[in-house]
Amino acid sequence: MSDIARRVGLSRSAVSFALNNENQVSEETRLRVVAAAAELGYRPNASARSLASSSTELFGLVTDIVTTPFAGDLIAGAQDAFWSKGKSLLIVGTDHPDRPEKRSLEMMLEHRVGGIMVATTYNRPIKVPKALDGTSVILVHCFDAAGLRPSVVPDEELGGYTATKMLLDAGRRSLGMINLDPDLPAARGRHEGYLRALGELGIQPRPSVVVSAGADADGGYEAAKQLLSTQRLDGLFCANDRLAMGAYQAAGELGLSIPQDISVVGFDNQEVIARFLRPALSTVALPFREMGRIGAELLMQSEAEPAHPEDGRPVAQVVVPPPPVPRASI
Amino acid sequence: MSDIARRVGLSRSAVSFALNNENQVSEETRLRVVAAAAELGYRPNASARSLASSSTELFGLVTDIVTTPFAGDLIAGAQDAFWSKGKSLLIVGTDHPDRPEKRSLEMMLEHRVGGIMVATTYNRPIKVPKALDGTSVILVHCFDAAGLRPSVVPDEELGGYTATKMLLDAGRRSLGMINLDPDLPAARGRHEGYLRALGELGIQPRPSVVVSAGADADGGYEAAKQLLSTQRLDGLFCANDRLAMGAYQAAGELGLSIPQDISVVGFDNQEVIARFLRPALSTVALPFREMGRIGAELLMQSEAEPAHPEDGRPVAQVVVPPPPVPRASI
DNA sequence: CTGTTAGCGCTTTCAC
DNA sequence: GTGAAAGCGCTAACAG
Repeated sequence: MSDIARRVGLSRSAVSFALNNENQVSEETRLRVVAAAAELGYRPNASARSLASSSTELFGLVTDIVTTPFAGDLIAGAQDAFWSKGKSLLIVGTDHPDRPEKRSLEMMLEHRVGGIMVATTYNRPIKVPKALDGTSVILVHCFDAAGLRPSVVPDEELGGYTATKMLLDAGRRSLGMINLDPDLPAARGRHEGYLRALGELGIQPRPSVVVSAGADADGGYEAAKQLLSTQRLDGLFCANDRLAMGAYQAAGELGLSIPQDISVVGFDNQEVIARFLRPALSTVALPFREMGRIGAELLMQSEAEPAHPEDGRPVAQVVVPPPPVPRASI
Repeated sequence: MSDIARRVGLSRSAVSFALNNENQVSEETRLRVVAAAAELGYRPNASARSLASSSTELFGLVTDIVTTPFAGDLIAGAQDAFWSKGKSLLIVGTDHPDRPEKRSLEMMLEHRVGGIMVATTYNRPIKVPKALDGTSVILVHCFDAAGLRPSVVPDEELGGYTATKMLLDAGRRSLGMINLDPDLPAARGRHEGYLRALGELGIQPRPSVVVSAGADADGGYEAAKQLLSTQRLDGLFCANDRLAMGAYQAAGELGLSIPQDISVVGFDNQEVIARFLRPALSTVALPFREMGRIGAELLMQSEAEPAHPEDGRPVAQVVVPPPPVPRASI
């Protein structure tokens, strides 16, 4: 900056003002300064800037999601939002977002991040490490077990409703459901949505056609095998795409063809699976990109008004609708 | 730090030395300082430190891999290596690592990163943006089209050999191969490995049993359908797991059961697919974790001796062996 | 082994 | 609209 100042015959502070678009410089000098900066190949030093202004352009993301195909969308959504405000993302991958290696949080705090986003692979309650007290935190795809931190989660109920509606709209009426572990918020919500959709058409829900299974293709296979060999169904809602993958297998072995004999809808929109299953799987997408975006915005917003988890104010809980992704399995 | 100094009755520099484990402090004072720091809840300010020492604890990762299931391993490997040296990772996701948004590189450079890792989803030549001249760069899972930058890539040839060997070891002798676009380094290398493995056993390679296909399940399906309905094969090497996914489908439709009638081996070890296909797919893993680790180490190493792309010194090209992952399809 | 003294590169009152 | 001056929190000679 001294070089630039000398070059244009101004003081360092004048240059600083010009470069930061402060309003107290004439447009003309601003232009001269910017030109000189470019010529000299000037690049601001983020550390110096953040030290002097005691502000930071860094935000943290702590997540286990980095191991999943969803990470991309989440990160992209968050990054876009941060960048549009000139902020950057410090990402740390961990197996347990609710108790990340102490070092990783420490590191973010040493960098004086403006806030931290905690994101999980599957929707669940987490307890926020207390090292984070006094720091703005937003939970994405998870929520605070203690109810003190804001979060953004998918609308599981609406998702279940949407999935079921896809089946119903295709004229299917005998709808089975292969659900996840019923303790999961995702399982509960999706099931409720399923019931609501049936209810709207006056269809009696039959508990016998709703089974729980392990979240994997194996579980889906077993559950579907059992379900389809004992019940006459023309539609099947699998609470995730991996489950549906197993169900395809089972349907095949039972001589049922999709979607002629039975329509199938999944959940998650896990591309590798949903797009390449044959027939391609209709599903409902988890809105990770959107959740990342919203989370980032809330975080930047709350940076101004720091966290007071104790003051009893109601914490925001943003619920994002999961969009349907129709393909060939219905 | 002043508070700590006052508390223990030392100068600020003494405290700095103590905290940084310099050898010029007595163990006793060091302990007193550390204790005081803990009591006062002292947390070093990364910006101040990096400004004063003109060193940085930040390294950058520019990648498109964040959208894939492999990201986790790559990031974990890199992160581990960096952390063990007290460095952190600034990650920026982009669709095109070889021409990332200008802003993202600019941001990393403003943070004075010690170096930048560029990683891609599939092995290919890239051109390093010239904004990076003068910065240490390591390419991971890709390599410099201009040949001036060091890189770490999988040993594709060895991988192809390993995959083929798995089939051979199971007694299979009529081995077909569904390859990727032959222009890709991965396709070339894996095919060479396939030929070498056959050659070692004196098996005549038959060009007619090697076909190229689009990299997806669709491509694998078409290719396998054609291959298996015109040739008698007892083993099939698919150059990636998605291809294998399609091949499973084709085999099923042709009444061939895996692994009784035909053994199948994939490549990539894409968990969602390989683990949940039935039977589970034997494959060869891309060593992302290892590549990330090595890349990080090379980067930290070259930080000391900055990049001189022009000086004609030979650039390192580390080749990492891809390990076999046997499952049930052989 | 300890303390003094200069900064690192930038922002930001506060006067002019 | 501009400049002088005082730091931000920390490191790193250097002299004791």
